[in-house]
Amino acid sequence: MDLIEIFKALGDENRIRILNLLIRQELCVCEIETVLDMTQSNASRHLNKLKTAGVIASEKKSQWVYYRVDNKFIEENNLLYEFIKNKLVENTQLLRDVERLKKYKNSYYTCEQLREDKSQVLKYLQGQCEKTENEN
Amino acid sequence: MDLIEIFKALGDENRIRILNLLIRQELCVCEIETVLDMTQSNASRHLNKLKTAGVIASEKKSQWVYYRVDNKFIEENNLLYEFIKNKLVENTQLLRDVERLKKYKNSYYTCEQLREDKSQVLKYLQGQCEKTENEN
DNA sequence: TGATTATATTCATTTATACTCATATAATAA
DNA sequence: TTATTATATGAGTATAAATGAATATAATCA
Repeated sequence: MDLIEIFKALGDENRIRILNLLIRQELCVCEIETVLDMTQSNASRHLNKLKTAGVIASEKKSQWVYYRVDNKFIEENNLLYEFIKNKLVENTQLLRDVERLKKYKNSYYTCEQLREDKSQVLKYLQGQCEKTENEN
Repeated sequence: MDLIEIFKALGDENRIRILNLLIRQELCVCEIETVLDMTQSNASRHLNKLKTAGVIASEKKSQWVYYRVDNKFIEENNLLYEFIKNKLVENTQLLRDVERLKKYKNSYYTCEQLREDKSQVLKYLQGQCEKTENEN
């Protein structure tokens, strides 16, 4: 995929936030929207932008569509991939997102539970984050 | 400089085109606008975006402001820099721009001559480019 | 087979950004 | 010292892109 298209796809903060998560693990749309506290339609649209640019790929499993960084992208753009991985840890917003992702992972919440009570999960995820924000 | 700000700065085609030239050599605003056939104010504004993001740096020499890739940027973002250098050669627009740059360099035109008759230089630069376009 | 669900897509709106023209500003040149 | 010049910047406009609410669509589930 073309350099210019890749950079256009990466030129948005929310898309970098999504990529930040997908670099660490495969996630489905409903998980991404929850961890990043983003509307479903917005998440879907951003994911499509990244997919179109060849950065990520998707796979349907049962009712859910999972996204991950495309292996082909990693192979063909290894320098960029390494750069991104190295730099993610220098950004506070991205680090915050990672904390939320870890919290989500540690909770063993599932997509099904997100369906049943997403607001509960959001509250759970925000518990730690709100405290962290007050310390700043 | 922050990852997100860097990607925002690189998320525009014209700014990549400018960077493509500056990676090869230092140039002043009037040269960039001529080689890329861009208005002076637009060139200036894009240059400022790249400078603000810490990608390029400027230096005033006599009446002219010269821009170049910031060495600090190269040091701190070497993977990204290498990635860009490797990928530039895969894009046809960027290759075309490089041909124009080479033609400009080979002509020994100067900033002063650009002042006197920029349209002459533009015609000269377009001579080869128009022929190349017809072959495609 | 009908109900339910996940998510992509449409529509409308908002926000951001790119662009041009004109000019202010800071220099250099004469 | 005045004239000239390079370019950054202001103002206005056009275009692009981001966003949320609603819904269509394609599946899976029961």
